[in-house]
Amino acid sequence: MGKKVVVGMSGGVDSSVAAWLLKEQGYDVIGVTMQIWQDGDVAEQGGCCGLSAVEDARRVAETLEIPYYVMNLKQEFRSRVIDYFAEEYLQGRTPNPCIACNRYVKWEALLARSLAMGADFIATGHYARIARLQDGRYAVRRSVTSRKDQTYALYNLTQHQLAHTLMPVGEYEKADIRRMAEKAGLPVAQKPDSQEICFVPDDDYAAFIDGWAPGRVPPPGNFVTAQGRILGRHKGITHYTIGQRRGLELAMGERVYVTDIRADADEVVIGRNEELFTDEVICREVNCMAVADFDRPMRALAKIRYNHEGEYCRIEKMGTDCVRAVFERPVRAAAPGQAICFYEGEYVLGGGVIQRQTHIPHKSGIS
RNA sequence: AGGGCUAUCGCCAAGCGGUAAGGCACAGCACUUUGACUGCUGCAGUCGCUGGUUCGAAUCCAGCUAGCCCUG
Repeated sequence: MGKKVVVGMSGGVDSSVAAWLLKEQGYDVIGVTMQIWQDGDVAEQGGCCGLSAVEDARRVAETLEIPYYVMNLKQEFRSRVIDYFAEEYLQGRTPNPCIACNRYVKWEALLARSLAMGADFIATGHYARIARLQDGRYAVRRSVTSRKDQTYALYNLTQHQLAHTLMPVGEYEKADIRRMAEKAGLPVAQKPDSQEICFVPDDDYAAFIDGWAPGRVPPPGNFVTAQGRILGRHKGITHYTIGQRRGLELAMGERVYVTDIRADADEVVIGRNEELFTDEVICREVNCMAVADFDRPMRALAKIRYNHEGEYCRIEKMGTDCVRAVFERPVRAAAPGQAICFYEGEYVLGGGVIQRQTHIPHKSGIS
């Protein structure tokens, strides 16, 4: 028997093919679906962590003739993902729950349990590759399908986690994955790609938080200009994020955006698009991946959101787990709470959580 | 209760006799395994009201109503 690997199966095509590929490669494969959220109320096709997932995943496991289990990780998911998500919004920040889910649920809880049951690795259907570098360190490497690359959401994994991870899907093009699913006779070959946050299926974050933290939701407040002029009332800071335009209901005659959120005053600052650019971002909770440390300044490509083409910057260490990124060209709407991921070529150097951005002084703000 | 000005989509605003621009807001869709951004589509059968002139009026005339300004 080969090495034992637990494959996190969401019921989608990617993780299903991941299981198939590993079995083909001779691994002793065990399929597992993480139960992370109340089922039922949430319709099918919930994000990467699907819920109605169980049914599809089980059928795939049967087709592949591999053992299949459902692991209850609701507790972990609730505390490390949902609570975190809600707390961040309550403070006027903009979290990325998928990254927290990866680090703490998939690669902490799931990995621990898998190792406990004798597995050597855990695997997922992410579009990314795991690489062992010259110096022995592990790093996530961009997927062959650059279009679907998911390395950004994986920057926070530890060396230990990476050492026990397999991501077979990252070696292929999306079209190949579908083709293999067909060839293998997997029942989910035609299943559409998922999206959105799995626990907020209707995409209404503010409403979700209202229900999750009743009584603690920030009250309505004022929309103000950077100079302090009141423009109108807003629904409460949890309804906004930096860079947002839609839903402000402010007919200013020109497009205006949220440029800052002052949680302490319940104020949402409004300004022009040009005011959203910054060339310096400070981030904390830095995780080092391809490099052991950021103690010496280095140039890297940085992504400040999942769908960001990336911009070059100079990384300077500011303290423990804290670095500053000085961009060669200003980046737009770097929101506190969002992740910044650094790359050197195809490898992830590391990343962190955006703490604050230093706005570039701009005299053309709305008055 | 003297004089002047203004009344066009939720907001701003073109139009100046020939059969209602545009911007913002809003809605839907697309894009997207985070938030955003972005793109596309839609959005006044009618121009404060009532009459009149004209082949034809939001555009000209009269009256009315409302708001603003100035003078008492």
